Amino acid sequence: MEKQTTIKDIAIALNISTSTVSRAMRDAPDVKAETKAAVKALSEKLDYQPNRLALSLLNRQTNTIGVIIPNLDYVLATMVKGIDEVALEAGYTVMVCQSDESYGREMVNTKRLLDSLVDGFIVSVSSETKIFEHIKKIQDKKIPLVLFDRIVNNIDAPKIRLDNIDGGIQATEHLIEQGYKKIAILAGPENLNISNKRMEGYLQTIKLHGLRADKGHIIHCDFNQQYAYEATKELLASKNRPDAIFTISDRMAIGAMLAIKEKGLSMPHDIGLVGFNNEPIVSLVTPAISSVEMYAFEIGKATARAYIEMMSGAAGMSDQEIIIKPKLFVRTSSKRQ
Amino acid sequence: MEKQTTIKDIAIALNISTSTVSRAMRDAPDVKAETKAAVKALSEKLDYQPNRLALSLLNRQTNTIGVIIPNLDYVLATMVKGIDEVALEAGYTVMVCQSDESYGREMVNTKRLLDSLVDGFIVSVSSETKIFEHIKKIQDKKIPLVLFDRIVNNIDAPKIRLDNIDGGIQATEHLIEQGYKKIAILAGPENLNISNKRMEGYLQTIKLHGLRADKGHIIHCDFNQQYAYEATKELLASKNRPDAIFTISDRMAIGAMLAIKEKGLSMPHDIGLVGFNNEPIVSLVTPAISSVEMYAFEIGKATARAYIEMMSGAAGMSDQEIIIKPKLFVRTSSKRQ
DNA sequence: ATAAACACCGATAACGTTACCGGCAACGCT
DNA sequence: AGCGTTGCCGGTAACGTTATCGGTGTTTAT
Repeated sequence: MEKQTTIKDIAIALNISTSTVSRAMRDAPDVKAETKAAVKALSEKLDYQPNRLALSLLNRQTNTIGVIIPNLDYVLATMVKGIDEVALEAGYTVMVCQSDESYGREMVNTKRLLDSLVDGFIVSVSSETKIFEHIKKIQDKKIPLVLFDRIVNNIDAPKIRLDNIDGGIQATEHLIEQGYKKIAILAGPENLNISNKRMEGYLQTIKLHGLRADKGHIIHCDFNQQYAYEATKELLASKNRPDAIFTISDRMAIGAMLAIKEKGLSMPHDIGLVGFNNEPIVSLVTPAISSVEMYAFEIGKATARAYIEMMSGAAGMSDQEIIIKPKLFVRTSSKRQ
Repeated sequence: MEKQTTIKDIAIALNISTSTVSRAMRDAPDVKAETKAAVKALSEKLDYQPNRLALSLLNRQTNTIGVIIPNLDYVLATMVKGIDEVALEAGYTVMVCQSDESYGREMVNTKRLLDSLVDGFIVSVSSETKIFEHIKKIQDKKIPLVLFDRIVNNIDAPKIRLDNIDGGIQATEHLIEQGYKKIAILAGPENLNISNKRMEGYLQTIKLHGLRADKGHIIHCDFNQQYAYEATKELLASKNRPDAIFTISDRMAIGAMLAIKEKGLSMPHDIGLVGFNNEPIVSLVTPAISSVEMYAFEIGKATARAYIEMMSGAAGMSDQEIIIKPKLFVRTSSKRQ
């Protein structure tokens, strides 16, 4: 780690002041063309790059966005890609920190970035997070904050999310339309907003069609394939066996699929199955699984755009909520007719 | 973005000097216990956090690692998770930049982070990258650099990678052992080191067993499912049809699988198939696909450890090469006996 | 010829922090 | 009493950059 070339080095070499070098670099009007040329030539030669730390310290802004996410699964990685693309274009640097679904890691990450490293946050909270003090702290310090995907309702910030209720409705409507009558749902942890909303859509639709939701058909389990597999095994063994399952993620759908196959039941004949996220994998398994596309890349891009708009001082952003419409892709696992 | 509490605010409030506050915060020995207590109480109350920019500027180090990767697919995301875990533990902050397999983006990202934002790099080069000036620039500036996974051979830096040749050998040995005689390979882009090494293992093994490698059975295609699908269709239509296919990624194996199914051929009977990476998906498709596990998480952790060791000034690191052994997981797609 | 305008540049302070040096009491020792 | 030691603290400079002010020499206008 050698000493980087500084403006001072150039100044001394050319026997001029640092002020002049600084001005020359920024093409200020009150510098002789000759001087400018000399400065630029030398800075090129010495491979000068302005020190962003010094600049950030001076201007009190870093042009860096802190992105806090619970993990790097397919959906979130896609969203991050969207954020990255827009942010980079607009001259921001992105700092991604994953909390690994742990509240503690989320806290630590947030605190670290609050040390003046970023001038704003884009956050998707972990499924374990039930206390939002660290989020509130961001706001107490009046630091810009945008929430996406896994949002927190009672926090006053721009929010970009999927219309999860509609996703639940589309999935359930489709299953009913295909003639399924006893539809179970595999939901996520109870405090996870996106899960509850998808379930809300499910419940609404069930009621709308005069079906009743068996309490045993509503299962909360961890966001993961293994738990979904076990929960499904129980479901299939119960006396009031469902004839369709809606899972709020594709990982869980895969788990359910394995349990269904193991039991020797066929899809879509005996059991209908619909997942959520529309990950590439669902069209590769047999049978291909119907799933709700959530346009993760678009959500990511919209999030970054909202952030940039907020930074440019747009008023009335704090209660803005951008809601992306999902779309069900029907595949073999649920197509009876 | 309100003004953050600084050491100066505390100094003024307590009517002492900033030096004393600074010392008190760091529990220096030459501060009265009483003063320390007062400083700590007030800093707690005002929620003081030291400004890392100022510190970094002063010490000429940021404690931040720049991680440059080509994308966020399953393997790399897993590696990043490993890096993250070790780095966080050791007090480093990680800055992940994805280049989206583009040489241009890789350049831009590197340059940006070189503006004194990070004090070292962990890099996996994009498949498009054929010129390594930006990597050399990192080294010219004597900035610590560790390469992982997609390494560059003629650069003098610690390298952490899979034993890709061995992966190719294990896959090919297994196919031969299962009685396959005409084994094709779907490789990646021609300048991609990891692909070439896996192919080298394949070629070695073919020769060792006295088989000859038909030139038409060695296909270079883009690292992606669609291309693999099309390449496989051609392979299966050729007059010298292979009886097994080894693909250097699971994405490609999936593409190959689809083409094989479409053609009405059965695995493992008519065609054997082995992939690479051992992504979760390969055990979920039908038939389950044999694949070479590359221990991505371990590679990530080893990479971060090498970085930390390098930063702590260990000598003779520059030619160190850590090589992780892969392991073939045999599944239905290639198990004849 | 004198003032006014202009072109160009340098010095200083500031961003928040710490390392380093030095100073002033109070204390103990001979 | 005089001297060194210790405990505690303040002042200054420095990290790299730019905004601001002010200064000098030259040109233009009257």
